[in-house]
Amino acid sequence: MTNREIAAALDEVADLLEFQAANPFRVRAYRNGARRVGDASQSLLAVVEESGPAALTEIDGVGKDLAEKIAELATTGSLAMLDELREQVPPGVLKLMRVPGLGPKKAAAIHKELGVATLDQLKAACEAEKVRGLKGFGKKTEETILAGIAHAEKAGERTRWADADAVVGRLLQHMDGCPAIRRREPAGSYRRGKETVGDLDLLVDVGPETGPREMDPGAVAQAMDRFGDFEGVAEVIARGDTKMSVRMDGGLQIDLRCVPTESFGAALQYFTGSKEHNVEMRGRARVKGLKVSEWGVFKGESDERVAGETEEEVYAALGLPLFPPELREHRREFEWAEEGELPRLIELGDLRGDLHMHTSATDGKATLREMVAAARERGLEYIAITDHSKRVTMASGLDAARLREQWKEVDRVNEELAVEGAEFRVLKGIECDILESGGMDLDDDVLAEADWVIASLHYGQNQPRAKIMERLLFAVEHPSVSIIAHPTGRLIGRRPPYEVAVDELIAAAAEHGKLLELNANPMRLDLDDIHCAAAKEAGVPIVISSDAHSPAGLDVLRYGVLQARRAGLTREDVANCRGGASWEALGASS
DNA sequence: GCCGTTTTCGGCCCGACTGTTTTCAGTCG
Repeated sequence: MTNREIAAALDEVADLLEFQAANPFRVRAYRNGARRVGDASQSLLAVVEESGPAALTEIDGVGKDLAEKIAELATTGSLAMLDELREQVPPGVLKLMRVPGLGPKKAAAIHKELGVATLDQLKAACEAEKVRGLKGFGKKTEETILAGIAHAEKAGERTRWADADAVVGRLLQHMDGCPAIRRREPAGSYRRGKETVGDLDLLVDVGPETGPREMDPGAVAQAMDRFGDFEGVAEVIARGDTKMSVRMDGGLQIDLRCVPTESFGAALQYFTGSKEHNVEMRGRARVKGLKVSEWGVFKGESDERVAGETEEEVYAALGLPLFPPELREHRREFEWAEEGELPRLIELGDLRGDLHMHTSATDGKATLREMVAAARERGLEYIAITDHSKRVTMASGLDAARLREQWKEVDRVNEELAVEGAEFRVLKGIECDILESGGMDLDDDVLAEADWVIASLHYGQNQPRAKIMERLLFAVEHPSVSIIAHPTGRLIGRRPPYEVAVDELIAAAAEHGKLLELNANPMRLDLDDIHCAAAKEAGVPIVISSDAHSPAGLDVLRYGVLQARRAGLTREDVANCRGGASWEALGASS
């Protein structure tokens, strides 16, 4: 089993245990285990085969029991304990817990008392007004459940970061029209730069406290009223003294949190998360005799606040550095902090070139010269023109003759740039397909003439792992190939990765001195953060590329940078942060 | 189920909001 499948199985165990009202800390242990398995960069099956199940206890949060269960899943593809749990809980019942407002207790009660086991039955039971008769339920709860069923059906749907970013931009502009708000900051997984976000959190500072944990009610009301007026708000889900939640027309939930100035940093830290990062924070605070909440850092059980206005002072109170939000996933950040090795993360301005883009010669919308102009406007120092090869017929991919014509044009452009005295260089590139049957789409003599050869796979994506790997490894070993583009082929929320053993690909790239792409298209972000971190570990440079098909397409680089930051990459880890306009200087070897 | 400068048992983060509750349970993040 792959790590992803193992993680899904452990999550299902946690769901089922939760439904059975098991010890919540036991549930948490399985959830934590699932997360750690999902974060692991090397194949756990390989670990078990090489070193045995005991080696898995090296993973934080995995003890003897979980190690054995992970090993069982990895090697046999199933888990006896999970099979037993599934027999005890009717299929479909877990879906009940996905309904907003229905947790394990209420879902279990509905199932036990009314025999409801599907969303359809739940809907019928609510409509027949049977649910309101149960102990602890009422008319209001029944209505909430009914409203929530529609959302449950598309539960798990998340918004891509770039789409969330567009909403955030509009929201901030809207909220800035409210004079009661002194500062505002989006928090949550959006601030951490996750590739998808579940809902949005916005924090607003409504001024100094008027008493312990009290704010000026007038300022809060103004902020909340303004929030409710945001264009696209479909319904107000909740509105309390400090928190208000709305659902947008498209289903996206946004939470507004009002906080006093004294607590703004603590609240920002808290609502940025991740949850696991915060659990670690609070655990560390206890050891120091402190208590951390969204209101601040407090001495013992007292009301004496020792930090809260800024994130820096909150972290400092616990002897920790200000972690960049992208690192707050409880992966390696605390370890790095203790060793004083917190990386200086890459920034957008560190990128000096873009090595993957298309022109109107194939499926791009702009000419070579227009792309050059667009790249120069954005302050880049070099680009590679990398149109598709002939196999990509839909994009009218280039054969050898057309490609050599394009390269002559590149030579002309470079000469003109030199005459102009411009510090800009265009590399002769190609995005060459790796054929379904194996091998490259263009002859070796053509590829040998290129400055920069991207190898990528667009056809035969459903082939079995062995075949996919054979194709990819052939490309990695090919002397003219510089880099593998979008190595897993995934499209976020739409298409799973093809069958790639990414750890093997990384090892091969390391062995042959090749690079791997982080495709910055917000649909792709491929490699992902976990695998970029693994590449770094293996000494394989990453190239962040736009894969632009138009001038505006160059602007996606920032999404790639965000993902790279989540992987802990510095400018040293990213080859196109280096200067020099020849690809040897980028760190590849032929 | 995990874990250990409270060290092999007894803890495990903390608070807001809602609804159905006369004092709190369930859910959420």
